[in-house]
Amino acid sequence: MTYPVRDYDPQAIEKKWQQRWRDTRAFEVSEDPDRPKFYCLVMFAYPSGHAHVGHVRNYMIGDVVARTRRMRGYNVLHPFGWDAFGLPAENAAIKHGTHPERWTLDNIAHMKGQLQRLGISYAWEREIATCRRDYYKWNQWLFLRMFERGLAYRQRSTVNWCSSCETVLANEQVVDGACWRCDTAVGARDLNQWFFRITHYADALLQGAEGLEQWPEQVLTMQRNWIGRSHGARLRFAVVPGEQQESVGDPIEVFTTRIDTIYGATAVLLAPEHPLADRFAASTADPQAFRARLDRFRSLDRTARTTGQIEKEGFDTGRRALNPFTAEPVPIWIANFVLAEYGTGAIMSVPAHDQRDFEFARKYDLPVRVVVQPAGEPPLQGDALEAAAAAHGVLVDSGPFSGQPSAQAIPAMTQAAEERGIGRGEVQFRLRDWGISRQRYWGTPIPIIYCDDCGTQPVPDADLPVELPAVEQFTGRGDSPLAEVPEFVATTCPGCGGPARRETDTMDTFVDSSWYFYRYCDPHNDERPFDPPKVAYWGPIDFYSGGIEHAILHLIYSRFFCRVLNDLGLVEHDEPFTRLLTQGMVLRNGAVMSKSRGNVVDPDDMLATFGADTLRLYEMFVAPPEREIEWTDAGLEGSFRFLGRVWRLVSAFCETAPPAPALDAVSLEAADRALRRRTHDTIRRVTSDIDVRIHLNTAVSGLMELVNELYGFCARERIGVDSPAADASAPPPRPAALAVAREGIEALVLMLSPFAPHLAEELWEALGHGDGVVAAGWPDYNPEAVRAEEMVVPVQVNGRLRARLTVAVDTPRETLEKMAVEHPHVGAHTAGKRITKVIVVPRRLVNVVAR
RNA sequence: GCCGGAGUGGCGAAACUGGCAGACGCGCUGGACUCAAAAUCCAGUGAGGUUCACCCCUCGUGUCGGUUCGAUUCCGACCUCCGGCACCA
Repeated sequence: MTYPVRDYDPQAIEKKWQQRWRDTRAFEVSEDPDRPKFYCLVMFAYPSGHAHVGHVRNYMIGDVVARTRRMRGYNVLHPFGWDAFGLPAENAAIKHGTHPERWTLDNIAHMKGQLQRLGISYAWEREIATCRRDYYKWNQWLFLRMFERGLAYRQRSTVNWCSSCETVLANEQVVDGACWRCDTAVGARDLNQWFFRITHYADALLQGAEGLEQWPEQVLTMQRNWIGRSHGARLRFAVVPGEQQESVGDPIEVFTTRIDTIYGATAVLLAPEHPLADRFAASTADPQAFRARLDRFRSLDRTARTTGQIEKEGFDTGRRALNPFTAEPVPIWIANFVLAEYGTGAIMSVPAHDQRDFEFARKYDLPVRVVVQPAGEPPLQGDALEAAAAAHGVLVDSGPFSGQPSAQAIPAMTQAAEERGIGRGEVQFRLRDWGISRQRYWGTPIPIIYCDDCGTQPVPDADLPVELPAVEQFTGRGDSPLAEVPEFVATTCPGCGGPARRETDTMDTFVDSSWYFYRYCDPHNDERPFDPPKVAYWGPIDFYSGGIEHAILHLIYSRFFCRVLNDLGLVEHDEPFTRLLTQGMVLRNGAVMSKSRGNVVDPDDMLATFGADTLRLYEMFVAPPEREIEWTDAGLEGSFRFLGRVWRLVSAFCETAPPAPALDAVSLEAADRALRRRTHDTIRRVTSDIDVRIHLNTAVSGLMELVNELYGFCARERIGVDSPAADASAPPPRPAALAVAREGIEALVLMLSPFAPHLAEELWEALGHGDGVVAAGWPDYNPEAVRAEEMVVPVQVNGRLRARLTVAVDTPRETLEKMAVEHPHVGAHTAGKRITKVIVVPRRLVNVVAR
């Protein structure tokens, strides 16, 4: 069948509408106290070079939400920008000799073009890039505020070190314990580094999580576990003097959450970095051998150690410590799985009741002593155990505490420890302070100056930004690249004016991403990071969407920054993101798309073949946003067909159907009421799918069903589908049918507009509306029109479907029960049985229970 | 290893609060249109059984078990895959 309408030509209409949106600055906004605001944000992009379909998916989710809210009358801020500092730019510089800035800016230009061709409704005039001086200046300014408050401090800590390249390696650059460039085994090196005191906010971040009602529970759970508040006890084990009666003085402090198992402690384990380890070395027969073993542990792959993916190993120091409860001497071991960063860097080893200790003890034949018996089970024997009994139980062989249940013994023993001066109750966090120092070029210089006379000096605000110096050669070798630039390092002390040295480390890029969403509110401010009243208007972010891989680090750092900014009086709220959606990963060949894996799918070919609207619609239709998906473009053509179907339906209606009368001027037949029911029920469903559930796939399928319904209706009523010229003898369509068809078509076009905005604007214009879909507003549904007259109620026998009843919607339960029991199919399945109960759920089902 | 998820037709998925498993789409099959093809429009499509046909029956949501009148949904154990584990972003 041919229609007297032009074909759907996505390239032409997309170009037209993108141009018009630019010309009218359609998505640029300013603060307007008279309208409700909506801050819709997607996580900004690392400019890796090319956008891929995984990016597109996330940006579309945000665009659908933003466009829908705009149609509902909100003042919508929907900005975009670039997370532009980071390692890949430096890697590219080393590999190809391209300067990081050139590489980054080229990538941004290319990706911006790709995103603009997708027709996303961004306020591009607010675009930011974190590598620009006017952004990173404010990183430095915020660092200084934190420094003033003691929230930024310097401390020694360990980094990955490649002895061949003589450089620090990121965890990502360590492959199977070896340097990714030269394959040398990676060691550890201690450096003085800057930290942010996020632990100061540990309890606040934990409590704040309670109020995040619109966050996915799984993210909150991950964050709670990450903060890892645990209530336990810090206990002191006195160190027994060595063979020469030398004393090390300080006792070993351990932290335990299971003080109730202390009578089963058969060793004390120290982290290799524990200060006592070095002191023990001196008093051994062969200090060199001892130190060699320590060094071997210390230089183990850090990632492997912190993730427990190493063989548990240790050695006996030959020294003894006294169990503070029993006064029994127990051996002190060094163990590679004990971490200096957590707790006190030392643990008491209770093999019977801790799995890691158990494995360690079995390997080295340390005694396994059961001191907690699980309730109601046969007594455990230490020698016969096959795994640690980690559960609470009743204490045995525990002196005066024997017979007490764990829950009672823990506070009692903690109190006893305090009374005897051997320990105290303590809260520990797994959360560690945030190390922000990076020995790299492509990041924000840390604004600190070291003076031999005045010590550590902050750079005065007036001297900000500390700009990145020009560096031409990137070798990937040596210390911080900035340390190689004498004119950068050499400076004068702001305190005494004498010669001084600049800090040469740069900041972790997570600093950039911890507050960028505030900068969007006031992106061109050159006096402050942002004007607080502007953030007070736009903030907090109403909807934030990004990959699930950011569930912990980025989101917890941003929450931390929000609280710091709140303490600084710059923001009024204490949580930055009211609603969070964590998008599932887009995989290709079973792995996340990334340039380094070489499995990215670039949208450009698809845009050229099918247009932006098809790709947008497809990515929303293929799965719910939270779901992880394996990319396939098998269904892309189906989405293109659907849009073509919409195009033909609406074009034919516009060009060949007679004008439709107003709905209230006609009387509706049953078929008209049925179509209206579908139209209004679709409005109801799609509205809640988009803005309550954010199940955009079912929103699209709802629109597809409406289109199918409209096709059938228009064919039966001879509206638009058949050219009247082809069959002049056919009677003209009924006015009432025209009216309900127009209502359905207009609702369809408006609801499709967040997904396929170019096509929808074009069709909306063709329908005779001159001022766009936002002016038209989001359609409302009429509850009267939705109400069904009759419905099908399933009938089960013992939970198995046996019959269906077509009844009036308000059929009373007695009638439903009677009809169900009398149904012949039901009778066939209840024959010879006694009906014991009939469950009637009005409007849902009837279940006949027969035994 | 630890923490958090996911698993449903040939494929992507739906089932929103424990109530008809498989909406919608892809693919496939058939029909209409066409000289023919493409495009388009219409119809069918979980597996197996039964039947001329309509009906109807059995099985079926990763595996095994449990709770319930009723389980994709709740509980327990397990398998596989994915994300995070603090210097990839």
